[in-house]
Amino acid sequence: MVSAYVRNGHFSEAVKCVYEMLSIPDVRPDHYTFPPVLKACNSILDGTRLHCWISKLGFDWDVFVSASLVHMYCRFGFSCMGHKIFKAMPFRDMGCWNSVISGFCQNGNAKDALSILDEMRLEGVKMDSVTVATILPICALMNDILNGMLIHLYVIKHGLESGVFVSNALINMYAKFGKLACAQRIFDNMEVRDLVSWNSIVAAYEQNDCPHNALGFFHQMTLDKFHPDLLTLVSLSSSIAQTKDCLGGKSVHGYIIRRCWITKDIVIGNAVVDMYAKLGIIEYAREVFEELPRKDLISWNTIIGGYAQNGFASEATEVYKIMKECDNLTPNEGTWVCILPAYAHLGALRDGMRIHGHVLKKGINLDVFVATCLIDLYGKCGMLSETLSLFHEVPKDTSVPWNAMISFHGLHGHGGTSLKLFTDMLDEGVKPDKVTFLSLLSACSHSGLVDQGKWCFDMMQQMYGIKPTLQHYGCMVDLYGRAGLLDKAYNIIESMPMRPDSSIWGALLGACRIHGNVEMGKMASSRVFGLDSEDAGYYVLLSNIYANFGRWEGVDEVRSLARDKGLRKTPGWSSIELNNTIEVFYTGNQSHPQWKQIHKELAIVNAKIKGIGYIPDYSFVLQDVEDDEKENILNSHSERLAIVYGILNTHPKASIRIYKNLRVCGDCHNVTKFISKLTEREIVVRDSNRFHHFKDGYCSCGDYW
DNA sequence: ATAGGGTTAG
Repeated sequence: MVSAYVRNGHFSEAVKCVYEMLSIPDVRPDHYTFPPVLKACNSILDGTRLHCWISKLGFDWDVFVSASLVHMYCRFGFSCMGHKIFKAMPFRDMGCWNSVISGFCQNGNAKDALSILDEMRLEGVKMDSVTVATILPICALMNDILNGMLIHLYVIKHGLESGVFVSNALINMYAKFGKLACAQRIFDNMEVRDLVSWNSIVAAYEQNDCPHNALGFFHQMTLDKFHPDLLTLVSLSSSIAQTKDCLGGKSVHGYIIRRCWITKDIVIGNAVVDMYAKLGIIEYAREVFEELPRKDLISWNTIIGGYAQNGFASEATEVYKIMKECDNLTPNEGTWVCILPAYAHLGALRDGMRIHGHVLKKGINLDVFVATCLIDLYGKCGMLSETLSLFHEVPKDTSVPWNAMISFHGLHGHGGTSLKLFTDMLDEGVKPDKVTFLSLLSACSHSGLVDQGKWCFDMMQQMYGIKPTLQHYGCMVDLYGRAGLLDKAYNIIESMPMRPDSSIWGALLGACRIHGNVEMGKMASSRVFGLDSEDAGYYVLLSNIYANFGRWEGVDEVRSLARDKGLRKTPGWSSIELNNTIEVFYTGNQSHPQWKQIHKELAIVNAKIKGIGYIPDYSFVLQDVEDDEKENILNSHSERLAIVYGILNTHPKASIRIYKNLRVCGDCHNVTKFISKLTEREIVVRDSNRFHHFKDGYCSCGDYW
């Protein structure tokens, strides 16, 4: 009865049952009673209470029971207590050794687990298959490939290969090392496979970005008459998320609902939230999140990260605020890593710095991921010295912080510095990954470094065996396209092994705009509109191409096309930070308290810059209206409102910093150049693509906004 | 009926 409760996760019922048992005079608990209950208890409080009973009843001299006690204490991180009981044991069988090692492992306490292993060796106790199965996950955790392989050799030498536990653990370890072939070989050689074996091989492919293979093995496993369990579905959700298969995602969710698994385990609920977030169906992610029977830290981190990665930065910060109201939750490194990119996106330097404060207060070693997010934050807010000093502090043995620095310099148009960092990184023996090359390619394209970009693209594939993703191809199209090599850009698209999406054709379209190629522009835009007819930005590009050639009938055509499609415009906003608060301006937003003043100043500035040569470019207006109305529409663009607000509220020569969620409008780009000349101010605009430094009527990016 | 597999994050 007790273990029946434990099996179903009803810990308190199990304890009640033990209580009841004690009240019956003729029935005495035996040494089988306590271990399952100890295993099931989920707090140190319950554990110590059980320990008191056990001592009172005189069971703490039982090897069986004390091994479970040791396991429990180590599991909750009370390794001293665990060790003390372990030391006091009069006799230790294999179970005891394994139990204590496992306790440390479940707490992620690799050092203590390994020291017990040394102790074992000193006493001449040989590892059995359970020891091996327990210690292999630790090798995986510490990325200790050498020891992992030594243990694998030990397994072969002592004939432990046939154990299902051992093989499963080996599959998992090799999967974490990214050695899929090794994992596959172990799986293939297994004579007997259980559900864990199948789950492990599915997870192996899922975790190494091979979702299609993962789904294939899932299919095979059902053919082999294995019934998927909760853990199978966790891997399945993640695989589906990677394949971007929205329909599949919904059916996986349906399967989970029918089995009522969301209420059974928090992990699967989190996995579903993450799946919907990765599929870009953020509304569903939020719905599932709201309906979770219990939310843990990972649930919150997942939804915050989901919003941030789908470009809903302010929603991410809203959820983070709600999260902070919950008393039983303490944000951790994972939380910072989710929320910091949102702050970076918004240009919310103050909020980001507050997080930096929390991180410092925690005082532990600077986590590479958190530090990298901070580098990214300061970089995106243009704080050069903070960026550099953090990079100086952070451990640089992985590509992670290097990638952030490469991308930072790329954003500012310093492609040469990015390349220098890349060679420095290689000199230090750090292995580049796909993010490194993405940052590099983007840096090269922003700085017009065509040959260097090509060099990186080739090196990535030939020397590091990294297959280019859609984003890498997008950078290459951009690289050639910006440089005017439109045919080469087109050839890149032709050579792609996957279907180009709208961002790829959009990059070509952008290049056609810069270099005035109407024919290819028409072709590219027809491909874009076939794939993603909703983004207004692409219509603006085409309209601008026609306008530059004076082909006004083309401009009209694009306008009517846009009107017929009923475009969803991503609401554009620009923000500016003044006196520690962020002001956000939306396009055409008239509700600002200083609206009248802004509007008046805008008219004055407009008249002045027209006097020094500014001519409005109406091809950036998609609405089919009279010219003076077009001018009003241009004037309502959020970046202008923010700049004028900055002029009104800062000292005459102070520099102005603006953050934007979309790309800067071409006409606004031109206006800003004139304003920088007129006011003799430095104006820095960070848009979704890069930094623009305006000074004396020029921009750091030339005309290729 | 002591000891093995899972979710977030640049």
